[in-house]
Amino acid sequence: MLSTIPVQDTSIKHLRQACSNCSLRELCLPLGLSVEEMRHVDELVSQGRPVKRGDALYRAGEPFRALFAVKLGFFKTSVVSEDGREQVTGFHMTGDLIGLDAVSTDLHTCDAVALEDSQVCELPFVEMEELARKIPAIQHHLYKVMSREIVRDHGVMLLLGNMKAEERIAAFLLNLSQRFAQRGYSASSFHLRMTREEIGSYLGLKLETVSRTLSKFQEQGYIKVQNRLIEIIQIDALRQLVSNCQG
Amino acid sequence: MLSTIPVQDTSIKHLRQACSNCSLRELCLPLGLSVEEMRHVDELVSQGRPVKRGDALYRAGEPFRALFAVKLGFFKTSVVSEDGREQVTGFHMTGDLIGLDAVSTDLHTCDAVALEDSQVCELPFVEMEELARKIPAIQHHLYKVMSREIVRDHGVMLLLGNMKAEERIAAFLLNLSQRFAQRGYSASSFHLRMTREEIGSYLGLKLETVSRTLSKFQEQGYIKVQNRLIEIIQIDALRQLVSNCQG
DNA sequence: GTCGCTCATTGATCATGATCAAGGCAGAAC
DNA sequence: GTTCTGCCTTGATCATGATCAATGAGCGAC
Repeated sequence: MLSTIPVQDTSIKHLRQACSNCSLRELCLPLGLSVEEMRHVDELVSQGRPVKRGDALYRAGEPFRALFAVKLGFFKTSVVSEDGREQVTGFHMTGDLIGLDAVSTDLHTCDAVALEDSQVCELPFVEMEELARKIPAIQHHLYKVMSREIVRDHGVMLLLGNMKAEERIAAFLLNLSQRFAQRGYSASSFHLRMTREEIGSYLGLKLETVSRTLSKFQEQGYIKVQNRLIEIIQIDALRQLVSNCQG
Repeated sequence: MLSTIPVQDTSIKHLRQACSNCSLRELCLPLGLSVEEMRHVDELVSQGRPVKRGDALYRAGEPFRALFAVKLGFFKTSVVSEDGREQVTGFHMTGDLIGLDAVSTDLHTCDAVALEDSQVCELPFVEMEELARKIPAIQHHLYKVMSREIVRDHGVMLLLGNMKAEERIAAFLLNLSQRFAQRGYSASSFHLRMTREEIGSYLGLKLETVSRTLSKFQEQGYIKVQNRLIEIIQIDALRQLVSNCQG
């Protein structure tokens, strides 16, 4: 349901406003809502709430009330197995929506921890559903966002199931690069917010392997590594590694 | 929105009827719809459509029209990487809903192939969304089903990222066992519908490793294997393997 | 500045699972 | 029945990445 209001400028202005309210890249930008509809969303979405580096936005087992949109900053989400091993399930940056897993049981099933000082918008889910009933575009979009998460997870499964260490690291760097670029940051030079161990957990590797592989890429001139600062020199070399993944 | 109709018996009868129409375990059973509401679902859901063993229900890249509920039979879903390597992303049996990944792009992102002669119900998604707007319970349930898929995928990521071969196989057998039991089949004795290679693809292992591990479990008296027939002898031994997963 | 802590790097060795290879079994086609 | 084919099993060897261990760099607290 695209905007039926003729004054496009106003519509867009409102949309921009709400989205800069909260940087709802994933939730708002592609929606094409009318001014009226946008106002409803505006009302629902809370103003940014700060989360300090190292703090948990939520933890597994806590009751589910709201989805969160990352307004600013960087999060990891992770599940913990019975014996306490952590599996990082994702890294999330500005505009990403997190907490979708909790809808299934009304309990959060993973931890979300800020990897730098961050801000989030809260999206109370019950109210979101109500709004979704009134505004089909929102209903549909929520389905889309959840579906996209499923597709993303399948990609990770492919990575974990089929790729070698080098291919995983290359894919990881390319993915980060692309996401930074989409947000207007440099695609070739960025700061890792996570430790080697967290990267390893996400990619199914030990931290030593992550470190060694990054060093190797540097030796080969693919990238430059300085602690957490990454500079990609030969992006095509990385791309070839990934597309060459022959198991 | 639970049924507000007093005649519970009728309601349940209708529900049973629609669900046996299609074995919509995942979609219908937990809904608590009214007679009226159930009729709407009834009208929407197509009668069973057969899919022969080996045939694809859909393939990656095909346009998305409908979700599918497995009415009878057994499916695998898999994504294929650029170079042609297959990663099985799931095995699906009676009552499971598949195709959720396709909502994100309006294209199917994986293949769904029947591993035995099967039957599915088609759930046209556009109409489902319409119905969801009228019946909040359906809207909510669809969100739940998608969320559950995300949680399931996170579980697989944990398995692929942290577990050793033996732990993966044990977890796989326990999962199958549980799902058969939920459907009224034996939890301790069942027939694998998939090849060793497909199991391996799902679990991130080579077929030889799958075979060896099953043989090893048999030697240890945990299970009995006869080709694709599995009998679980010491379920607790398998459970302990999984919960002991120390990476 | 020093101390103390976390995180990262690098080396040496080891173990797990992949790979290569040969053979066997079961079911379908004839 | 026989043959053919696809799937499975088992053995031998190899390679990747895990593990163990030591050192070093960065950074905040004081």
